[in-house]
Amino acid sequence: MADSGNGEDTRVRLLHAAGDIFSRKGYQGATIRDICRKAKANVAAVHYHFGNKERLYEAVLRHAHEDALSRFPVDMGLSGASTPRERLSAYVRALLLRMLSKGENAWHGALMARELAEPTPMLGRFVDRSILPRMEKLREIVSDILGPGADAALVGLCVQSIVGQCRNYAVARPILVRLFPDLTYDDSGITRLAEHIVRFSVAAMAHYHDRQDEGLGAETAHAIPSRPDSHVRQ
Amino acid sequence: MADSGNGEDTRVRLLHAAGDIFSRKGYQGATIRDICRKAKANVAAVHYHFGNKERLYEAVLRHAHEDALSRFPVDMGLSGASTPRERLSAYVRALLLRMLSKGENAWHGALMARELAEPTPMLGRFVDRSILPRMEKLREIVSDILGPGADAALVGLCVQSIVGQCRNYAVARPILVRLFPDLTYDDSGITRLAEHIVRFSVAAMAHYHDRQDEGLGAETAHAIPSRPDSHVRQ
DNA sequence: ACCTCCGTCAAACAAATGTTTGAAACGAAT
DNA sequence: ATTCGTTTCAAACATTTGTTTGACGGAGGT
Repeated sequence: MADSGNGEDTRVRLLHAAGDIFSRKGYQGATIRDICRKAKANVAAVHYHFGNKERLYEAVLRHAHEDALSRFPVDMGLSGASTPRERLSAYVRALLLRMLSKGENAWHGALMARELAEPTPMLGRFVDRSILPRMEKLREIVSDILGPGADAALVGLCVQSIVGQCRNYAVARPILVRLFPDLTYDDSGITRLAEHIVRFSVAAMAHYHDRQDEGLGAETAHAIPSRPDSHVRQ
Repeated sequence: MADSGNGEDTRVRLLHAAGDIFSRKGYQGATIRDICRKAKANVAAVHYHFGNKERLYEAVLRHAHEDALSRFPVDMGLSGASTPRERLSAYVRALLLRMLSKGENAWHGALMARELAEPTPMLGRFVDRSILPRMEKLREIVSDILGPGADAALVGLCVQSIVGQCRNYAVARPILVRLFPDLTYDDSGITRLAEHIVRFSVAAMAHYHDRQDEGLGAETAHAIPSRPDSHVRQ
């Protein structure tokens, strides 16, 4: 392994540099030359280590995702037996941290937001492999909170209401930092956001739980199919 | 005015074609040649009518925004005297329609989502000129629902919870159509989503309203500054 | 010492892309 | 008919960009 002066492996240097550039410029906007300049590597290095630009992007996406997932696991080290509200709190907090944290590699959230704006063929795999099973966990929590009488359509809508509140702070960051200059995305700020989202959502669902059969079925019918129908294509 | 066979003006043909291409490929991904081929215009036409690619993009953004705003006005033709909940319902419905409608030019939502992922210098102007005053209206509605005792920080958080739920269906559309293949974005589907969001949010805020001074202040303090401080830079 | 594999590097290539140019077509006014 | 301003068109230009090439060099085995 020729080291070229720098102890770090060229491959991981490229991976980190590409994550930064891709997250800021997008796939089309990022140039291999920019990435290699930041990684202090030759332009041919990306071809040697990854094949081409697209496979480099795929590797970056996979790396960023696994990294964020390993740093913020789903249940945040929660003891097995806990109330649904505690589990919801842990879930929301982990989700926010994963999307917003400004750590070593802060580009996970930006990369995902970009995937949403302009889906690559990889998005499908990510949804099936990562997002869907994780969302199933949230569905169980919500189902527990709503009680046994809630139909699956209502559970799906509430899950989206919760995830949507979280996702908002990730995708609308440019708007929010402009609207609220003092809004902080550090650990304590994220904790405060998580607490509000949990309180807001639990209150809403408690209301549903109280008056469960006052004609809600007609409204939510067919809004969302009863099951995600986890079908996998591609 | 040379017509080149097509009765439509070349300028508006370019505007529409560019809106479609930009919304699907992004600013960098869209090529002038693609746009002009779709508009049945010469490549030099964009330089003649708009100057360059960036100014074309700016014109498209402005056109799409004004168009969506004129089709779905803020208060949806609501009579002046109505309950806060009715006003919230109208607001949410108009917001969803603006972001999701698949009409003649359906690219408004996609363009905005892209602006969020990769803000151009134009985003700032849009936030100050359009988003901010509109959100102030929602702030008033929420303030009415929460009652006079709610502090501004709590109002800001609830506003974001509502807008976030709506925005979720716009920015996460690629995920949602995969999770829920039957989720429709037509008028009736949007109405159902709006009804759920309103019911969910009103229930949550009613809960806040009931127990207004049970130590909530400590939680929401400093989470969001008390006022948007609508300062305008640039 | 020789060979081989692996990683790196500068240079070059081919394609794509934003932009420009100069001429031509067309309608309206003189 | 001529002129003038406006609009369109094909062609070309200068850069950029993803990709490839062939050589160089070190590490380790025989």
